[in-house]
Amino acid sequence: MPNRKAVQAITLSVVKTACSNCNLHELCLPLGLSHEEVEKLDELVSARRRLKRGEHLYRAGETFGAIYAVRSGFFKTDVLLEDGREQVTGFQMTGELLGLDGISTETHSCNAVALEDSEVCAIPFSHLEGLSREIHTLQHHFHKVMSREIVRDHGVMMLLGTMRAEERLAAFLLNLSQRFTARGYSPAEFYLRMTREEIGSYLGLKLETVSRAFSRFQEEGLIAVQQKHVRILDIGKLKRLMSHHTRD
Amino acid sequence: MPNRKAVQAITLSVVKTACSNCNLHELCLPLGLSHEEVEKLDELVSARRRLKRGEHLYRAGETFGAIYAVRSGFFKTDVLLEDGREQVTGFQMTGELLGLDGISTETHSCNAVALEDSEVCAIPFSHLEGLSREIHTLQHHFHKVMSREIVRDHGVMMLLGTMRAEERLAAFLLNLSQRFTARGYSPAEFYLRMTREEIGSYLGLKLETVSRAFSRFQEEGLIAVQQKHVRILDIGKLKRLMSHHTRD
DNA sequence: GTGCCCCTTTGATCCACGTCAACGTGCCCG
DNA sequence: CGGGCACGTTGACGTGGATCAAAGGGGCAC
Repeated sequence: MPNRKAVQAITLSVVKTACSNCNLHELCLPLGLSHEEVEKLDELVSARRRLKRGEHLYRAGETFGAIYAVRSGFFKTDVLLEDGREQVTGFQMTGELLGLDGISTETHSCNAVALEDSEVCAIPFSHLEGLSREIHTLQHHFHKVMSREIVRDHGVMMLLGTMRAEERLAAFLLNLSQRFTARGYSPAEFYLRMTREEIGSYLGLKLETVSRAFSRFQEEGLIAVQQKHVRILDIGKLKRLMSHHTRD
Repeated sequence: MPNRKAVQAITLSVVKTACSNCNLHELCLPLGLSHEEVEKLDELVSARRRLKRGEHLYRAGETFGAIYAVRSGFFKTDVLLEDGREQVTGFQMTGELLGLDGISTETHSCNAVALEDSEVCAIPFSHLEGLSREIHTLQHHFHKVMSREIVRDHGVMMLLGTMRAEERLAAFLLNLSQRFTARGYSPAEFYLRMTREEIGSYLGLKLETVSRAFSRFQEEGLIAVQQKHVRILDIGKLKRLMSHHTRD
C-alpha cells in the first residue's frame, strides 16, 4: 500500500499532470525533448481524464479541440456508416495518440472507446501548434507521429486488400506482440483487450472466422489461446505464414 | 501557339516555380495564405519536376527529403509486400500532396508512379517545417492536410473491410467524381487514368471483378463506360447502392 | 455463491468473388 | 496503315469466408 506521502504525490500529479515525471517519454510526444522543453510541454497538457471500460473518449461529430495521449489502458477507434456498418480503424495503447483525425475538419470523424479502465492526457491542439512553433524537436516529432499513422493505415489497407484470414490474424498478433514489447511487456504472452468481434471488424472478418483462425493456430502449435489470453509459441512460423500465401 | 513573350514567361516560371501565380491555391498548400505569405512559400518550392507516364517520382526505401504537390497529371502510390503482393494505396490528382508517408522514418514507405505525363512541385520538408513555424496558417493547413489523409485512409479501410464489390466501385467512382468537380471538371464525365487492375488493387478486388461490376452498372443504366471513359448517368442510384447492402 | 448474459467455439451450408481460360479491342509504333 | 500487345470483357467453375444455428464457458452483478 502507498503511504500518505505517495498518495499525496499521486493526487498532485493528477492536478498538475506532468510529462516530466511520466515514464512514457520514449513512446509519447516528449520523445527527444530536453528537460526544459518537457517542462514547457507539461503546461499544455491541460488535464488528465479517467475513463471506465466502455466509456467514449469522444464521438464522431463532436467538435475537435484536443488530441489525447493514452497514459494507461487500451482504446479502440471506429467509424460508422449511415447504414449501421462499423469498422474498427485501430487499437491504441499506452503512449499512443488519439484524435488526429479531428484536425482536418475540426470535427472528430470516428469514435474512441476505452476497452478497459483507462487514463488519457488531453493536449489542446492549438497549444500544441503554438509550442511546436517554438520547439523544433516537438514540431518534427509530431509530424513524424502523424506520418507514422498514415504508414500504419497503409499497412492495414494492404492487410485488408491482399491478405487471407489467417495471414491477417497473424499480422495482427505480431503487431500486438511488437507493441507490447516496446512497452516492456512480454513479446510472447499477453491479454487481448478486445472481443473476437472487434478483432474481426478491424481485420475485415466475421467473428466466427477469427475464432476459427485462432483455433487452427492452436491446433498447429503456433499459439496457445484461452479466451483473451494469448501465448505465442512459434513466432517464426507465424511470420512465415504471412509470406507463404497460396493466393496468386 | 503562344508568342515569344508567353514562352519566356513559361520558361521563367519553370525556373522560379511560383505558388503565387499557380491556379491551385485553393486545393494545394497555400490555401488561406495572404499574398505576402504565398510569396514566402514560393521560395521554398525548390523545383518543379516533370515525369513521363510510368515514371517513378520516388520509390519505397529511398531517403525522404521533400514532399511533392501535383501540379498537373495523375499519380498512384503503392506498397509492396516481400512476396510480391502489391496494394495501390491511393491515386493523387492536381493539388494533392505526395510523400507524407516518408516523414515518419525519413524513408519513403511506398512507390509513387505517374499514370500520365505529370508535373510536381518539390517542397523540401525541412523548409516547410521552418516556414510553418513562421506562418501559423501554413502550419495549421499542413496539419489539416495530414489529418485529411488519415481520415481518407480510414474511409478506404471501411471500404475494404465492410463493402462488397459493387459498393466499393460505386464509392470509388463517386469519390473521383467529387474530386474532379472540385477541380472544375465535370462531375459526371471523366477519363480514368488507371487500369482495371490498378482500380482492383486499390479496392481489394481482382481486375475481372472490377470489369464485371462496370458491366453491371452499365446494364443497370447507372453509368456508361467505354474503356477508360466513364459517364455517370444516375448519381443518386450510385449513392444509394452504397447504403442498400445485403450483407449483415 | 449462483445465475444470467455475453463471448466464444464449432458445425453445416451458401454465395460472392477469385481463378482459369478464351476471346475482343483499341492504341502505339514501326 | 497494319501488326502486335497490353488491356478489357465474358464465361465456367472452385473456394474461402460469410451466414445460420446451436451449444458451451466465464465473469460479473447481486
